[in-house]
Amino acid sequence: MSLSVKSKVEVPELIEKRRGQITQAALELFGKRGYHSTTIRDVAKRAGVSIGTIYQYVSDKEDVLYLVLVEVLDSYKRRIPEALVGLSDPLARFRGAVRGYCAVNDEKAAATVLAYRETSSLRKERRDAIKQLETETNELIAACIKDCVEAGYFERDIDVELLTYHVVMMSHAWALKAWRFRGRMSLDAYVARGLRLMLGGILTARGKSAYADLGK
Amino acid sequence: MSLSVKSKVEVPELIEKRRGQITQAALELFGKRGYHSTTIRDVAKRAGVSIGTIYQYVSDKEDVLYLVLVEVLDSYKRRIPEALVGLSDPLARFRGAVRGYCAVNDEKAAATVLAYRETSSLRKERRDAIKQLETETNELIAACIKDCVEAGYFERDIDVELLTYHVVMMSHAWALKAWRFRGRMSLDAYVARGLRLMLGGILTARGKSAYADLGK
Amino acid sequence: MSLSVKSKVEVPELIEKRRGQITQAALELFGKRGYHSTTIRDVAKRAGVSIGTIYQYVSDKEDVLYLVLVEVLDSYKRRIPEALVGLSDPLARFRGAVRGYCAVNDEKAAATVLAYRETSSLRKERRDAIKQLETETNELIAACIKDCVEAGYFERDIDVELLTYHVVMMSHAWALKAWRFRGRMSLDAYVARGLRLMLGGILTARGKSAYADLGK
Amino acid sequence: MSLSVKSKVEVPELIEKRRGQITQAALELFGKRGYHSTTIRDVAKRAGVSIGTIYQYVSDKEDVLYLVLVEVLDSYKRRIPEALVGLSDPLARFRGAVRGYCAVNDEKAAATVLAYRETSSLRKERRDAIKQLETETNELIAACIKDCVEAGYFERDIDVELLTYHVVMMSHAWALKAWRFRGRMSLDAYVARGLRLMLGGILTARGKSAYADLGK
DNA sequence: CATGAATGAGGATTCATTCAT
DNA sequence: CATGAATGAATCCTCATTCAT
Repeated sequence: MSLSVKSKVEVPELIEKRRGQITQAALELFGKRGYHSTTIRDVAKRAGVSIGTIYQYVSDKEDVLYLVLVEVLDSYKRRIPEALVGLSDPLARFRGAVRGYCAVNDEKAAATVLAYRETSSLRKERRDAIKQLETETNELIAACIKDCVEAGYFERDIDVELLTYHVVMMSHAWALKAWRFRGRMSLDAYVARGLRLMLGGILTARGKSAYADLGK
Repeated sequence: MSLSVKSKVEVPELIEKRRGQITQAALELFGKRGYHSTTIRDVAKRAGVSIGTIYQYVSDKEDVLYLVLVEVLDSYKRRIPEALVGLSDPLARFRGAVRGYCAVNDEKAAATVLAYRETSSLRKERRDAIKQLETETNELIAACIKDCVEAGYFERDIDVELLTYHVVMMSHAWALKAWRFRGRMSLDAYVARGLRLMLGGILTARGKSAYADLGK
Repeated sequence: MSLSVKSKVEVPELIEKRRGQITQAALELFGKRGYHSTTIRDVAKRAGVSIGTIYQYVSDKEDVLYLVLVEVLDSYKRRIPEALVGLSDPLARFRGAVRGYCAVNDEKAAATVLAYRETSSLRKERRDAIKQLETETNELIAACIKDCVEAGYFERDIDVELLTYHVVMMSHAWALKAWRFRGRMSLDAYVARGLRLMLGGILTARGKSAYADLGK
Repeated sequence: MSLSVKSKVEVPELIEKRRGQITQAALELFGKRGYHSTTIRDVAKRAGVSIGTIYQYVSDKEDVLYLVLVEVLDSYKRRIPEALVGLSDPLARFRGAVRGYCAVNDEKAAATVLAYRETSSLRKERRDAIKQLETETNELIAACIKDCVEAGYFERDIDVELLTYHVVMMSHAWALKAWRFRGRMSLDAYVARGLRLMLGGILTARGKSAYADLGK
């Protein structure tokens, strides 16, 4: 389909390696200067390859942007399950998911901002593919919320999707509006306070006591 | 200072009129195709003036973007007080402010998105000026929150700025992620549910009863 | 329609003038080095304008080729009527048309060769437009032939179109295969002998005597 | 001399085989898309060899074009003697030669057109070599004409070379201007009428009777 | 003041050719 | 001998900006 990025080179390991270099370089540059202001020449230089090599693995500049955004969104999606390893209590898992998601958005703030700014530079099909990846990530969080409802921690009547969205926006906000918060508080504090605000009207009695038990 | 936009024409009324045309045209085009993909030629054509005329009122393309963003952010700032006219109860005023802000972000969704995407295309000084305008808007909301605290509607220990931010993000989210919500619910419902979620853990007993009294 | 060449400049006189410069320069260069080996930069330099100016009057390099070929074919078409001025005898007119056509093909041999070589570099629609122009030129010659038949100079049963074509090919051959003939004989001799060959089996008795009367 | 195409491989059979593949593929592609629009990559793919392999047997792209054109012109030259096998009467041989030549130009119309269009893309020495091959082919036809003169079929005073050229152009015309004739008449009819036209004023009385005797 | 033709630096992309494996 | 990944010079084209009218 027209989603996939064409390569003139066939060897899979080579494709993976080179695209890794290119994507990494492009991510850094797009994040700093923006997609339009970054030239392919810049990307080539930073990736340590020639311009021609880039075009062996990609058909045009938009392909590079797409690879970058897919990589970013994918890494976000991978991150949440990692943050849940070893956690079994639904509330702990929910908090873990939120913390994990906020953490990636923090670590790769430039990438998060990039996704906001430049997804619209992709053609529709790919824009949709990116949205799909974002949706999948959100669903990991939504699942945690549902588990909390099942476990009797959250009120039955909450709008799962809306809550998911508030949580997601909270995470993105840390990256998007870093200049406001950074300095005023740590990411941990931001998450803690944000959760307290969000959960204030949602936790059941059981939920409240469980939340307190999470200790810090 | 280098913030202000230089004009070669002196007549103030003319400046106002022409810049109005230019800004309006640019807003529409930047919103649709993005800043980088829109040419000065496009703007001139849509504004109904010549390219040369644009450069009589502006010294470069970035100036146009700046004028557009200032106009957008300014209109947002003007909108909140308008939404508060006739309201005296702090809680009603808070809700009015939130509704008003969500409404502008809804009406001018493209402009909101534009502000997110292209503010970074401005040089630092102007980026800061834009942030300042945003901060001023936020403070209108923060003031409402403070009033609710003073009135004993909200708990004393809340983080005003953080709550402000959650409210702001909620408004922006409607524009930024329109594709998710639009269709699922009306803007009114979105605001109502969002507020309920946000206020759930914050309202004092008095606040709760007042909130219920807001009826509608 | 997609045949016409778009211009960003509106003033007709300017378009005419600039396109004249561009076309002239391009004709010379395309004729010498070929279309593909000539760069727009080369054309700009020789035309004495900037690259940007070329693109004000033309959308891409193919447009330039099209303008050149239309100009060439048009000038050929204009040339035949000129060669017939003052001639009334059908046979004299026929010979005049052939001579005239051979003469243009001789004067602008490079252009004739260019038309042969590069018409195929145009997209189909325009290729067809060029063919149409060629057909119109040929019809001027065909008309002369028909008049000779009417006048009883040529046998009634000749294939007008085929004879036209032989005459046309003869003219083109002078330009295409100049290296063979030039030096061996003058253009005049070439035409005279070619006509004698072609007409040998076609002239009626009346035609023969009329042909002899043409003197030289 | 710089005419010959250098090969890095020594084994003659291999050279022949590989160059055959390459030339064949290139002929098809050059004929369809033109020399400049065809890439070495395209040729390699169609020939079923790697790009590297091509450069083992050829030093640059021009070499490929040269090999193609030599092959084409050579095959044309071989074709005429084949068409004359078994024919002894000079007039029959002449007609056979013309028919044979028209037939190859018909079968390999794309190749004929290619020779017209791209010979000029060769450097002078090779252009001359190609012309030489064409001249040799023409001389096969010229020889037939001379024999007809010797046999008293054609008038003594005809310009052999000019007649040769008219015949050659007639053959080429079938390929170059296929769009005009194909559909209107068969190749056979084209040849028959063309010959009649050409020979009309040239045949002696003996020639006329002999021509009639050729039957069809 | 307004106009828009002219400019040319700058950027994306192609493709012949090389050379290490 | 065969391969095809890597290279980067070369080319087309865009567009912000200027300036003569």
